[in-house]
Amino acid sequence: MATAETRDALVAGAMATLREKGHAHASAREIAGRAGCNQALIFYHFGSVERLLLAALDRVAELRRERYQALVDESRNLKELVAAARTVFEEDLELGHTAVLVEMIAAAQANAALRPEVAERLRPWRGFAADALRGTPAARLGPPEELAHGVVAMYLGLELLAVLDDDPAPAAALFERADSLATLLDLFSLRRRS
Amino acid sequence: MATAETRDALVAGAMATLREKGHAHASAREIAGRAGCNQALIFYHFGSVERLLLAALDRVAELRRERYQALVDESRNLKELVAAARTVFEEDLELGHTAVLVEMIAAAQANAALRPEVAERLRPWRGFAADALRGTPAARLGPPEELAHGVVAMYLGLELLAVLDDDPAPAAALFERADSLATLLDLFSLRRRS
DNA sequence: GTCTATACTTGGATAGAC
DNA sequence: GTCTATCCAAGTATAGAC
Repeated sequence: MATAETRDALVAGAMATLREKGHAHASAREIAGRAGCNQALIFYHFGSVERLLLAALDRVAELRRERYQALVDESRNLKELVAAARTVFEEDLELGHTAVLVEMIAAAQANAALRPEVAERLRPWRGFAADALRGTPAARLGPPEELAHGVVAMYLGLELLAVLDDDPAPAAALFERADSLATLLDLFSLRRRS
Repeated sequence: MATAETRDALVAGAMATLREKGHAHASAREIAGRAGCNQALIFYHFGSVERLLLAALDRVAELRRERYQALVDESRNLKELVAAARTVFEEDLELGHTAVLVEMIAAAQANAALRPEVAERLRPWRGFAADALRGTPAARLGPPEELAHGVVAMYLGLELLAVLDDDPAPAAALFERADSLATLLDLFSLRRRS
């Protein structure tokens, strides 16, 4: 098989493994099994299991960015931005995209070597959130860069709890509250502008 | 040695190991080494490594609850409650108490058997947060139980990011914003009451 | 580029001596 | 109640054939 195809299959296998078995059980044998090839190929193509897992993290970021951008671009006010965030959250939860992210972040907590690698791959998301907040009434609450950190933290925390409790309802309730707040802020913003 | 002492040493060793090496490297041999006893004793006293790790999680909860309660009881308004939350967050980050929590939650993400065990041990914290919010102007934003879920999620998310970036500054900045907001809500609450 | 085979390591768990 | 010794499983990584 061509190099590119094998690499793609291994990355896809790594994503699936992280999602379904977690970082602890993301072994070379397990991943290769899903990719339908031999375990030794991981070391040939990526050098180590960890580097393959980081490649999987890159792939998830690629996959989601386009979708996120489209949803954010459609939003004309804070209320719609909250709705977009909710859609993204629920899609990621269902598709398990964030599970890949969460597993890698969790693994990095206790692995100093992995930490900067994962941190670097997380940075764009904070920038993305900051851009989305810029120019909205939410900027009234503080600098977008600061708020973006909170948005990312909340996103990760809600994901952790939703999986843990196997219950997306509490997160959904919070999105409802955020929606009400956003409506208020939008109105207040209009009044001050007119 | 007496049973109680050995068990305590093992639990302390498990806490230290989770904090410094993470769940992935919390092996029986590693923990027993820190406890200054033999690896086989873990199976004698706790049955399995996992059950010992859950005992460590229980221990952390015990240790922190008293401190949390004292700080919350001292708070007379929302602004002081935010300050208490910040103190707790920074203490836990420095002492590594939350690291134990985060490691277990992260491990539970991909381990269905562990999930309900960890979820059950997390529930009291949500109730605790809800009690703290009850009767404060924050209740204006929504039912305390719903908001408490958000507080716990934010707490976990901020912890994940603070460790990942090895930088507590962004979380500190958010606590400053929360302080301003709390001051506003406190004032608004006074006006409506008088 | 992909496979088989294997060396080496770590870790969970148990048996049995003390 | 604690230890030593050991079995067995799983995993990383490499060598070398094809």
